Amino acid sequence: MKGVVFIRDLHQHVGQTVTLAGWLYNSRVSSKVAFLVVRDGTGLCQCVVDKAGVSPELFETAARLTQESSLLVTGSIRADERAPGGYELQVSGLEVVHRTSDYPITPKPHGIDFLFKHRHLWLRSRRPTAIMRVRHTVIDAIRRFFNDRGFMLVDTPIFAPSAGEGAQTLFEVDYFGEPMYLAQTGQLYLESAALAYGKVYCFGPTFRAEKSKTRRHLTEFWMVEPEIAWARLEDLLEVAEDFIVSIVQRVLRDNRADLEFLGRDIAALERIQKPFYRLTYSQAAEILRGPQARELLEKDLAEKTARAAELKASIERKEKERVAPGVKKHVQERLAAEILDEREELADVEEQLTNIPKHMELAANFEWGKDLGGSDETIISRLHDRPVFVTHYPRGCKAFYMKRDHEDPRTVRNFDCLAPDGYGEIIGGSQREDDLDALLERMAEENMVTKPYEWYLDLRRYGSVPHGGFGLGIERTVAWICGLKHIRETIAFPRLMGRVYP
RNA sequence: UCCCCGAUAGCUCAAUGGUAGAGCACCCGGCUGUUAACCGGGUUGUUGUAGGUUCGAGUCCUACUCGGGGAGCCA
Repeated sequence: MKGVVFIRDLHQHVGQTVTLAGWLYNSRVSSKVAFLVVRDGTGLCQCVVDKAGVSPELFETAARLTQESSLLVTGSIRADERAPGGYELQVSGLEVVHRTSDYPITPKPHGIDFLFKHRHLWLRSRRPTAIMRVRHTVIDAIRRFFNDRGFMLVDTPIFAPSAGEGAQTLFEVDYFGEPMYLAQTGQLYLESAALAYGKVYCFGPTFRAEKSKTRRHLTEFWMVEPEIAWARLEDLLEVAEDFIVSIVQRVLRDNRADLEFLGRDIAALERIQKPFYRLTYSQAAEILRGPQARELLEKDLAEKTARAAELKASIERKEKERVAPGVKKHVQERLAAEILDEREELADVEEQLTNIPKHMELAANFEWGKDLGGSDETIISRLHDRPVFVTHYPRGCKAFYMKRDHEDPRTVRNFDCLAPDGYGEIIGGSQREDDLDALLERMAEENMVTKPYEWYLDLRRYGSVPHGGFGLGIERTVAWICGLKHIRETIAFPRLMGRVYP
């Protein structure tokens, strides 16, 4: 809109009279002055209406404005330490574009179910805004990384006639009477593109019909997958390392305020530098069975036990304080809010307390040949302060297209990248099997029908070269960088088991 | 598919098997350069659904629905 200034740019307009186009985020009104906190999508600005300085009609309008009413507000900008954001607008004009009534999301606490049922409105709030901004930066950093390094974008199909791997986890759709599946990876197609153009990537939505109800899973998520001709496992690790570092650096540069708002430990992100740790699967298995993992979990158990006791005592104390005679209402309210928070944390801690012994047992009895479980990944990642590559998994627990390792034929030349702080796997990738006979042998072991894959096998018949690639999950990456407990907050409209609205 | 937890006012939550409550939101009034402002007053209910136990069920039992967390699987 012409003549309208964004709140993000207010620092360039100190001393000037400007117009903001936005919505009322919150207000505080008294007899002589009204504070209107206005949001415009780029930030929040406190707009001050002095009764003495404006017409009685304007003051009355301002005083009766409701949450999320849309408005045009005009006034002069000045720096003021008391204003959130550092700048405020002294109102001289106010036009209400639409008066809202009964906006459902109040500045008070809401439950997660309520918030996701109102996700279309919740997006306006500060926390989702901060997260969506980080997501935007992450995606832009990803595209720049590949584009600046000579990768070509190749979009792969979303309708796929056959399963890449594990048919039971795909969404089946009716394609003119034939069964089709929503793609869970673009990789096989991308290998074809890599042998055509060298360095390629695809970036799009991915669908998994896994019936997972956890904080790490969505049924629809976004994945970026580079695929590189002539690349061996070692090359892929270097690309992945540079890739992650560049994403984190960009977010640190562009979204520091968002990270601070989200309460992220920024120093921990600043430690994300090359080189990442490199472990083979066998080394990871040794760590899981060894004293390091046991000590970590024992320490954890002791800390969580102490924390649980501390929380219980604190909740009890606050309950007593809350109902004591003569306590002010707002103090009661604050105590009630704190009690809720502490109860939530206590429930979390207690769940962890029941899980830790199970995780200890799983880790201690870890057998070579099994895939790493979620808790195993968490242990490995928590024992390191930078991302960890785990390479050379047993052949049996990995997909058919992964290249067999010649030095240890029990393993394949794959890697997972585990984010720190227990966030788990954010990248999975591998060098691909480029030898036709080895690939056919592996497919036979899996009892796979080769006919739907003839085109894929052609890539090994006509100018086969070593090649490989990996997939990075956008939502898991954003959750890690933002320090979120749950992946569902990292996408505007999450699709989970049992949640498709809005 | 399996295991654990939950569902009470528009929202967030209380209520030893015995008359369903508080705060917020909303309305009215007061007050203050306010910071999730504060103070006083007012309005708010088929306790998720269907059965059962009981003199009596928000509370106990069974089934179902929906949601949360986890296992498996994965990014």
